[in-house]
Amino acid sequence: MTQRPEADPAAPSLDQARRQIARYGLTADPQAFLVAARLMTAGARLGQAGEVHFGRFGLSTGRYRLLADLEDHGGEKSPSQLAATLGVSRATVTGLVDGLEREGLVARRPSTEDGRGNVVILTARGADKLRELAPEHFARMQALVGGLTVEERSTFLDLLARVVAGIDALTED
Amino acid sequence: MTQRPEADPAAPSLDQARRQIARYGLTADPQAFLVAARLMTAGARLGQAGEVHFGRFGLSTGRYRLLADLEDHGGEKSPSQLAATLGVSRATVTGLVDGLEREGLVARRPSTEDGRGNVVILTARGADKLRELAPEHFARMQALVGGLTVEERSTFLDLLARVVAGIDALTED
DNA sequence: CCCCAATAGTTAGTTGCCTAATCACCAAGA
DNA sequence: TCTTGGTGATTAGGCAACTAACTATTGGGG
Repeated sequence: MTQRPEADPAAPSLDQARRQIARYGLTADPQAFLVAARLMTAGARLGQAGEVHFGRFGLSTGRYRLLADLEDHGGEKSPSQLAATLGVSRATVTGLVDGLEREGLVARRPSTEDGRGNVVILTARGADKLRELAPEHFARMQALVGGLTVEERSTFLDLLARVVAGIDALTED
Repeated sequence: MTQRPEADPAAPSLDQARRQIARYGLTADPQAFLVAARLMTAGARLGQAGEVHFGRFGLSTGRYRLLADLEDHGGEKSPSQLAATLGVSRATVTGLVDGLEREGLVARRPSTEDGRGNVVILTARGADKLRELAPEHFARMQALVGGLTVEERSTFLDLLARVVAGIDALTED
């Protein structure tokens, strides 16, 4: 775990941003840089922490999300649908299902409606795994935002949504 | 690019969180779940958008960060130092430097002080690449938070920092 | 003074993600 | 009917990150 350096690793400082802006003679707001950088770092950190958490149960974030989505959909869904709701490519779903199938947490069955299609089904073992995971998982989620009041959480969600809208605007062009 | 599904892919809904909590008979706040999930999604989205952005210049986020850190440090740094400030493992730095060296953007040179050590140096081509990238990069950063007022940005940074503190608390145990 | 633990860097192997190419199958139009 | 384009899933190949194990070298303690 890179043995925890003194301050915050991977979190670019405001100074560094200022230096970069100055070096190229740009007219950018260092604070904007900071918001973007911190958000990216926070997301990465959260993802990493989740990976460790799920790792303790022999899963990964991607595999857990697939399992949870499957259960939320009645325990049966096509790879394409999974890819769409998880926001990943179909190829990635193939890989995730491969792993989960090896562990016996899901199974593949040919679709009865479409000769090309598959259906991924949640096995009993898969459902057990989710049940085993749930209490700790939700407790962690809750602990995460424990430092924020209910109003602050709303504010945070609002601001976050507007930044995400900014990402979308950037992505479209 | 998964062809942009109707709403927000990969962003779990409040309803879904409620269903999961109900299914296991837990006493968790769905809003907390939502904050954590959205933050993770936002971070991933931002990272992805950055990857696309840097890809247009033949780089990746990791390679860009290495290059930028190198320049900020006078254009010369050891792999271990790079790993520490970038917050990644030394093995990852080896891979990043391999790629950048192939492109001629950095070079490796044995350390004069430590027989085990290397020094990664930023080449003229590497510096050019950074110069080429900078205007668009900072413009994008700025556009990202364009929807927020200056006060809102401060608020956002504050709330984000407190959530990150929550992550740290979770990670320690 | 020499040995041995610590450190620098690389390599090997795994995972998750991507795109592009391929194969199978469906469905609609000439 | 036959062909052709679209769609479902997989495979192949690539990148970035990780851990673990290895090589080489350093430097301090017996």
